[in-house]
Amino acid sequence: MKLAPSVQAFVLHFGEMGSRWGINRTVGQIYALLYLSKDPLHAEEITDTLGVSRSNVSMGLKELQSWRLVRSQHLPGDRRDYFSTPEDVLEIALTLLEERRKRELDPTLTLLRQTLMEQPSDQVEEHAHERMQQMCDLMEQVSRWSHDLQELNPKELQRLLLLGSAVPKLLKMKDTLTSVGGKKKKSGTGSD
Amino acid sequence: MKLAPSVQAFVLHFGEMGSRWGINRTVGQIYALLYLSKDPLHAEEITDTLGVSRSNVSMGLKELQSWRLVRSQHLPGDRRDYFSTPEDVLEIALTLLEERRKRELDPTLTLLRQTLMEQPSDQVEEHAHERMQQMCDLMEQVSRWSHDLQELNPKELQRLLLLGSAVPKLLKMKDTLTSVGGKKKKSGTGSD
DNA sequence: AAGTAATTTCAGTAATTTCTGAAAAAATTA
DNA sequence: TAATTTTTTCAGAAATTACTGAAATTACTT
Repeated sequence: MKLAPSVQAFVLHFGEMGSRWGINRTVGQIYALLYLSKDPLHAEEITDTLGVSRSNVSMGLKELQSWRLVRSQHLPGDRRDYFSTPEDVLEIALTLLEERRKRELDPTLTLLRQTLMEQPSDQVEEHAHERMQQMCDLMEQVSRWSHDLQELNPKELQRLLLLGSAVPKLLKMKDTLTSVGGKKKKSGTGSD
Repeated sequence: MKLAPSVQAFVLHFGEMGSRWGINRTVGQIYALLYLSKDPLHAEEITDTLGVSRSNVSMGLKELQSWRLVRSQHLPGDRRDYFSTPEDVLEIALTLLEERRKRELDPTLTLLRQTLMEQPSDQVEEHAHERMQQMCDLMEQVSRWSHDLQELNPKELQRLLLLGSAVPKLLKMKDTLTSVGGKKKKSGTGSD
């Protein structure tokens, strides 16, 4: 398959960015190609288009499926697997967020929780544990955000995305409204 | 410097996670060591503790400084550079977020914007451009979130982090309050 | 300015990751 | 079941990335 110049450029770019994103060049290129393609592609087509080996494509597709960024399907009257990416970019972003949480955050969170069960045995270790506690708390909050985002429906998510820096304003607004009685800010009502 | 078992485990873990985070093992270990250390360390100390070469530590520190995750300072009466990480984990997280945006998002955003200036020349390219437009829009929103978070003061940021899934509730609350007049939801007032 | 301590650079080597081609396995059809 | 098509596996080759030691540079002291 001959690619239009802009498509070609995008595919190559994704390949190069791959290393920054924790995937290799071929995996990046395969994803880009599938993302831009109107119709699902079979492995042979990807192989020809990218000019890499069939086995490399096979491994790349496997990895992309493990990230849940690519799905396979069958077309009637054709024995081959056809591959495609989800349509909705928001869905894609959520998947990416969750997979990265699993791979980049969870293992560390597990180690930190384990470690923090133990008692520090001297001054140095005590300070280290305090630092680990801080990191653990933060990672848990970030992790929770990630989980919570997965629960939202597309409408809510889209709104939240558009909100951006307006969130603190919203918080101030809430403060103003919920403190009408004149209570000082300190009382701990906040969460539910 | 002999490390306490839990500190040792954390340092090694960071080293292994490094490859998932886009840094190498030594860089990960150096960061972990500095993060847990009560006092700033000089390069020789890091070299001895980690058992890697002095030059490797030098390169690692340089990279961590390019990420703005490590700072150097001088102690009176000592010619050596001393290195440390910022105290505040929230500040660290913001720095990380911004650097990752710069490295992982901005280059692609630049390419997409350039490409989308051009006119697609056929059907296939037209579909591809629609997909690129979707990705571009999403990346711009994410990028804006990242920028906006940088502006918040620590208090606001901490509140936002704790909020999590309560945000949609807050949005619903806002809707209820701002539509008291009885207007239908469609009118575009939202942003300022 | 000369001498010393600390740091950086960089060419070469080591280690790791990516990729390929061939063979095996799995899936489908006859 | 045998033949055919498609996919996966995997050992070794190629490419890339990480690391070291030696030399050069920089920063400081006398």
